[in-house]
Amino acid sequence: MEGKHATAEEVARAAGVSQSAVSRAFTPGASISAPLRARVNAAADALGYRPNAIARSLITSRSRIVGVVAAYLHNHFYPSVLEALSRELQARGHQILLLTADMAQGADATLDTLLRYRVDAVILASVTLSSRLAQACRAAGIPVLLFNRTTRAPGVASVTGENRIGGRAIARHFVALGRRRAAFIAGVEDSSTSRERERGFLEGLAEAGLALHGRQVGGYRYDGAAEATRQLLRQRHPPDAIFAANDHMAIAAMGVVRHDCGLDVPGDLALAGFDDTEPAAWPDIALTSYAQPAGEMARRAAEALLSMLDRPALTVRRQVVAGRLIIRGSSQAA
Amino acid sequence: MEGKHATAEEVARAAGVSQSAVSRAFTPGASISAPLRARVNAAADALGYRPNAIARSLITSRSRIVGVVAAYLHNHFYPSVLEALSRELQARGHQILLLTADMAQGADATLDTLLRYRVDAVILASVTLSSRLAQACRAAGIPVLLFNRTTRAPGVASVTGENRIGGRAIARHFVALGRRRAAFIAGVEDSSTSRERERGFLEGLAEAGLALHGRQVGGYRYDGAAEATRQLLRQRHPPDAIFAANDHMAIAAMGVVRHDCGLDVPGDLALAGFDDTEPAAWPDIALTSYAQPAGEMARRAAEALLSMLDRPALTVRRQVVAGRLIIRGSSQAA
DNA sequence: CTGAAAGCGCTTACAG
DNA sequence: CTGAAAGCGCTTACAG
Repeated sequence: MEGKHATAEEVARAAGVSQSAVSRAFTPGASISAPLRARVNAAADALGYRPNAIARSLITSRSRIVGVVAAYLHNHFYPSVLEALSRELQARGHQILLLTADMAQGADATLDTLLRYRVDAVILASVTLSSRLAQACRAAGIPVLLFNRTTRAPGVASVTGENRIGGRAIARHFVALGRRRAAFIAGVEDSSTSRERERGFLEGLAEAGLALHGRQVGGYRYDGAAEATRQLLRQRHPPDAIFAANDHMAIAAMGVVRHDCGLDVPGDLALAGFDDTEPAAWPDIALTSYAQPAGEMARRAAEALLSMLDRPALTVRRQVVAGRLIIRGSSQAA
Repeated sequence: MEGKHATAEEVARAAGVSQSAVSRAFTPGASISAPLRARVNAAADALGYRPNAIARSLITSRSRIVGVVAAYLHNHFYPSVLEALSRELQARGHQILLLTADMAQGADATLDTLLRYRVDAVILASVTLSSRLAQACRAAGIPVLLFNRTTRAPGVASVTGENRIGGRAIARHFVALGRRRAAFIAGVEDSSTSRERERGFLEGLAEAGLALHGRQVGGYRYDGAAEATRQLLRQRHPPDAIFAANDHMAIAAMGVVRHDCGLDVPGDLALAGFDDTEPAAWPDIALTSYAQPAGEMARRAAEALLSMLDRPALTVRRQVVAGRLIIRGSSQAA
């Protein structure tokens, strides 16, 4: 192991040039002649030189690091998002500092890390804490983007799926199937995402003169959704259709409906989720879902955020990425 | 938005102390009197000061950043790992720089980023590239730990599950169920993890005088495993049990066995995976699996890696974390 | 305990 | 195009 890293100073000595020349050879667009660059490169290769990004960050006050705050990666939508974000940001020369914010590691600690490491921008993909963190980042002058959620607060960009439209599409689908007693399992009460999906769902039911037949809160968790489902099925007239605010909860509901209660899906009860995560497509799950294209959402997020870096005056945008209803066996027998 | 961050110099002026004093107030264990510290803290709070971790890294040559290289987060084992690693590293004052290495973003680019950002240590949790990257990091003097894989190369620590023992346990389980034609779906051929699981599986079968009845390579991918399963079922005498090198592939196999071929699981064919990921426990999947405790593995990894930082001379260890066989409906009817 | 000063490894005006 | 020099925001011997 060679231990210490070579510095620009050492490369300069080896190449017989100034340290500035070394820096220029590694700075895209810097004015340096081809011969000089060649000499620098040769020496750099020989010494295994890599510019120190930390030192570069200090002088440019650009870390080229984006803080990504996630939580609850058990929901399979987020791993896909993370992978896509990583790809899109790397392609644009940025890296991801991954923070997982949970109850223990609260908003304050997360904010502290974000600020100390001088991240260039922040992507918030965590249900909880997001609003507070978004405010705090804005106050510190860091561009923020909410992923899969939004906020009324000004100056905060967001990328979301078609929550309201998707909720409506699922209601219409249930209605078309002849279901009359549709229930909803909400995510977290103060989540804009869950509220919008519910709103659309209610609108879709209302078009057919129907009202919600039951409603429980699953908190976006597997166990929470399972319990919510038990509550719904305990009613005198149990629902004949359930829309859960995301696939993760819908899959929990499916387990309870089929295995705890021995009901037939979709015969006795139709089921739908949101996100179209991979498990939804597994034959044994076959969950009807409104798709959110994680890749496209990530691309838009990376693009929007980095353009905010270049043009701070840019108007902050709330982007909605189109999805579509994917009908599978959980709502309609093949 | 306040725009620029306060510096130690500004805090010092506001508090009427030297800049060194400000630094000491924020350095655990530095010699500073209580009154001085109080004055500094007051001024720091008023200015919203947070020490610049970038500048600190430059002078201490410790970034307190651990590079985590992952790939294919679609396998649900890795999101759990990532969450656990993040928790364990944050608890020890370190952050995660997340790199996703795929074909496009190859080993060279990944190594380059790791080195430029001067990460303190690297955790490799990617099937491909790991060996090359591990070598390169060692050559650069960066502590490396392989997660869920190992290598013959010296100086590389690793944390794995009980691959060989687990493979053997699954073979014995199949044998106890009276299965005589057990097949294996490998991950990637040159993956130590897949090889060890296979080795244990063969040993377990051999104990009962059985040989492998079929073998295909799934490449750890869903589609690859589905295709591997089709091949296995196309044989004259199809297998009556399949062990896939991980849950992700076992679930793909389950879809093919039940839905493409209309066979009964476990009646016609018993199925087992490895990892005990969350979907394995979903009632509609109910996959028998050998558990790998992601949380415990992450704790050990964080601990081992950070102790290597403090004591570079420390002997590098290969740790194996105990798991256990979880029997579910895919192999044994309830 | 406290402060003045050197220095970490770069980028980037400023001259030439 | 090229080099000498200042400076990014810290930590840490070195004196006192």
